[in-house]
Amino acid sequence: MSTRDRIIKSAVNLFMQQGVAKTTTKQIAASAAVAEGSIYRYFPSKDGLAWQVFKEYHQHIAVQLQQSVSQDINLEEKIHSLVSCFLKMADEDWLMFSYYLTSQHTHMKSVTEDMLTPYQVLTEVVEQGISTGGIKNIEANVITAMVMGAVHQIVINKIYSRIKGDLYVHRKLISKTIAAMVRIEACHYE
Amino acid sequence: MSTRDRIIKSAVNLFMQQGVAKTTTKQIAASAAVAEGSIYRYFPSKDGLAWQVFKEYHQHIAVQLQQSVSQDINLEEKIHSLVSCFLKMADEDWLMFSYYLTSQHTHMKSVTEDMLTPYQVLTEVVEQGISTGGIKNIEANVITAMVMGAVHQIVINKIYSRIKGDLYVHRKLISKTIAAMVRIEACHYE
Amino acid sequence: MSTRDRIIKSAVNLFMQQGVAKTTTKQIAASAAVAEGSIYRYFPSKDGLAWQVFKEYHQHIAVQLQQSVSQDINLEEKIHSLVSCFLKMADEDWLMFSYYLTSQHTHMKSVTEDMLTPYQVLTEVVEQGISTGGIKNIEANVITAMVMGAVHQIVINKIYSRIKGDLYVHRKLISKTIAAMVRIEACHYE
Amino acid sequence: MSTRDRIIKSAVNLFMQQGVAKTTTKQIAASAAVAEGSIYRYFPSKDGLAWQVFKEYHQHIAVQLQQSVSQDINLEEKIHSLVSCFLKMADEDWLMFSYYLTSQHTHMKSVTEDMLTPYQVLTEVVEQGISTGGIKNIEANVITAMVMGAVHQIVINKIYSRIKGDLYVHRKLISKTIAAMVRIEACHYE
DNA sequence: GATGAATGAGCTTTCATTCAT
DNA sequence: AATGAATGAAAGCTCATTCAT
Repeated sequence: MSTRDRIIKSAVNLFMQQGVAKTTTKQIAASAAVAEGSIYRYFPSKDGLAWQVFKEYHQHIAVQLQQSVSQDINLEEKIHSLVSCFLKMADEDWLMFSYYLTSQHTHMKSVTEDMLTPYQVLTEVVEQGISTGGIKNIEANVITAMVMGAVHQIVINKIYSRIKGDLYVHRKLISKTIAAMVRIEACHYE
Repeated sequence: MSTRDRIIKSAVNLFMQQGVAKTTTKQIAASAAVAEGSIYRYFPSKDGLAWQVFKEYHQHIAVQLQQSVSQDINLEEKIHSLVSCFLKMADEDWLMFSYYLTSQHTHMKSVTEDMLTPYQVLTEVVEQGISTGGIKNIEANVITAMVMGAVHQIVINKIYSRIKGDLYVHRKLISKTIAAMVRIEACHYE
Repeated sequence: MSTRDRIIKSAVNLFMQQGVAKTTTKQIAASAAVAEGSIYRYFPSKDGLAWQVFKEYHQHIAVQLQQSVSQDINLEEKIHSLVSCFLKMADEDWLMFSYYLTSQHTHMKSVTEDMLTPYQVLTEVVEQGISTGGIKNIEANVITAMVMGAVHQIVINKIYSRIKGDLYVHRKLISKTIAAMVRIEACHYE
Repeated sequence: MSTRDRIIKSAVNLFMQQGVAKTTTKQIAASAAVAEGSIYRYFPSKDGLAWQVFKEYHQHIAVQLQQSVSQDINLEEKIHSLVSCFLKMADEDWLMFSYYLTSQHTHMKSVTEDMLTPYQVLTEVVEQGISTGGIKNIEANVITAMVMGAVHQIVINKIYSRIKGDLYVHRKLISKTIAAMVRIEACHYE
C-alpha cells in the first residue's frame, strides 16, 4: 500500500468517525504512520485532501454506473443494472462509499459541469425512458430525485444502523420498487 | 424577535452557507447583532448550538408529521398527509428545513432512543400498513428507507438547485409514487 | 449579616479554595446570594475586593498585636503576648487568617509605608530589646525575619494539614522557642 | 539554551513580577523569543507550566538538602549543612528560588506523597535528633514548622526588600539560632 | 439598593502549514 | 521522499464590568 493510499485510507476513516473539521492532520499522520509534513507532498491541504478523495470516488461511481448500463436496452434492465452496481460498490468499499454519501452536502458546490456524476447517468436513463415512451411522467427531475433518494437512503440507513448486513441481497426488491416508481403517470395539477 | 431566536436564525443561515466548522462565533454574533458572549448565555458552545437547533427542529418535524396522520385511517390518505406535511414544512421554513436535512449525518449519532423522530413516525405508518394487509412486503426497514429517501431527495435536490420553486405543488405526484412503492410485493431471494 | 459581609465571607472562602484569579464574580455572587452587579456597589473590582479585604485584616492584626504588648515591659512577656495574640486570632477567624497569610505575596507590593503592619510591631519590640540590652544580636532584620517566619509557618503548616487542631495550645512552647531565638549572640563573620 | 529552558526562564521571570494569572502566554512567548504555540510543545498548559517548573525545582531542592546532610553525624553539623545549602541555592538561582517560595501556596495541594520534599528532609533530621536524644522536645511537627519558617522568612524578607544582599553570609547566625530552637525542652501544657 | 442580561476585550489553546535537515 | 519542530493566525470561550430596569 503506497504512502498516498495509506494517507487516504486513514483520512477517510477519521473523516467518517469525526467529520473533516474535527479530524486533525496529526491524527491522519499518526494513523497512516507518516509524518505530518508528508501529507503535503500528496495533497495541497487538508480540505484539498477531503475534496480530492471525494471527487475521485464520485467520478469512479459515475463511470461504473455508466458502464453497467452500457449493454442494456430495456428500461427495466437498466434499472436493475444501476441498482446492482450501486449496491455492489457500497458493499465492496463501504468506507469510501459511506464517506462519499455523507460528505456530498459539503462538496456538491464544488462539482463542476464538466464532471461526470451519478446524477447525470441516472438522468440520462430516465430521459431516454421518457423519449422512448417507457416513462409516461414528464417531470424527469422529480422522478430522478425520488429514485436516487430511494437508493441513497438504503445506504444511509445502513450507516445509521437501521439496516444491517450486505445491501446487494436487496437488489431485486429495490429494482422492482424503482421500476414501479418510474411507471407512475403524470399528475394533473389542480 | 428574541436574542435567542436572532442567534439561531443567524447561525443556521451561516451554517448552511459555510458549514458549522467554517462558521465562526464572531460571524454569528455580528449577523445576529449581539455580542459574542451572548451566544454563551443561551447555548453551551458553538457545536452545542448546532446540535440544539437541529434537535429542536428534528422533533418539531416529527410532531407535525404525527399530527398530520392522526385523523387518517386509509393508508393512501396517510401517505398523502405525510408527504403534504413534509413538503409544506420545507416550503414554509426553507432555511431550517434544509439545515435539518444537510446536518443529519453530523447529528444522528447523538439522537437518543427516547426522542420522537420522523423516521419513527414513518415506520409506524408502514408497520400499520403491513399489519392491516395494505402493504404486502414485509421488509419494513427497506421500504421505509426507500420512501423516506425518495421524499428527502426532493428537498436535497432543491438545495442543489436541481429542482426549482415550491415543493408543495408536487405533493400529488409524490404521494402517488410512494403509494406505488409500498404496493410492491415481497421478492423471493434466489 | 450585611450584604457586604456576606460578599467578603463568600469571596475569601472561594479565594482560599481556588485562588483569586480562578474565582469568578459569578461564583462569589452565587455563594453570597446576591447579584453579580451588587459586588460593585461595595467594591471597585474583584482585585479591589481581594486587596481591600487583605488590607483591612492585615491592619487589624497589626493593631491587635500592638495592643497586646502595650502593657508589657519585660521582653519575654512581650514575646508571649505577641505569640498568644497571633495564635488566638488564627484560631478565632481561621478563614480570614489563612487568607491573609497565603495572599501576602500578592499584596505586599501594594502595602505603603504609612500603614501599620505586624512586621513593624515586631520590629519595634525587637529594636527595643536591642536598645535595652535584652537582645545582644544587632542584626535586627535577620532576627525579626526568623521570629516572624517561625510563627507564620505554624499557621501555614496547619493550612497544609501538617499540624492539626487549635494553635493557641502551643503558645508556651512557641514563646519559649522564640525567647531562645532572640537570646542568641551576634556572630562574627569570618 | 534550549527552547524549553528559554520558555521556563521567561515564564518564571514574568510569574514573579505579575503572578501566574496576570502573565499571558503572549508575554512568555515574546520574552522567550519563541512562538506562542511552542509553549504547548513542551508544556500542557500555562498552569501546567507553572506547576511543572515548581515541581522540578521543589524536588531539586529536596535532593540537594538531602545530599548536603548525608555525610553529617552530629545534629549541629546537619543543621549547618541544611542552612548553608538552602541559602546557597537561594543566592545561586534567586529567580527560581523566590518563585518556588512564593508559589508554594498555589501548588502545595498538588504535591503527592511519593514526591521527596524539603519538609520531609527536615522532618527526618528532626526525628533523628529526637530519637538520638539531641532534641528533647517531642512535638516534632511544631519544631519542624518553626525551623522551616525561620529560614524561609529570611528569603521571603529578601523578596520584600527587608533584607539586602547575599543570604549565605548569614549562615552561621541562622544555624546557631536554629540550633538553639531545637534545644528547647518540651512544655507541659497547663 | 438590587438585579442579571448584555457586553466585548482579551485570554488560552489549537492546528494547518512550512521548511531546514 | 520523509521528517517533525516551529510557527502564528485565528478560533472558541470566559468573565469582569456596566447599566437599564
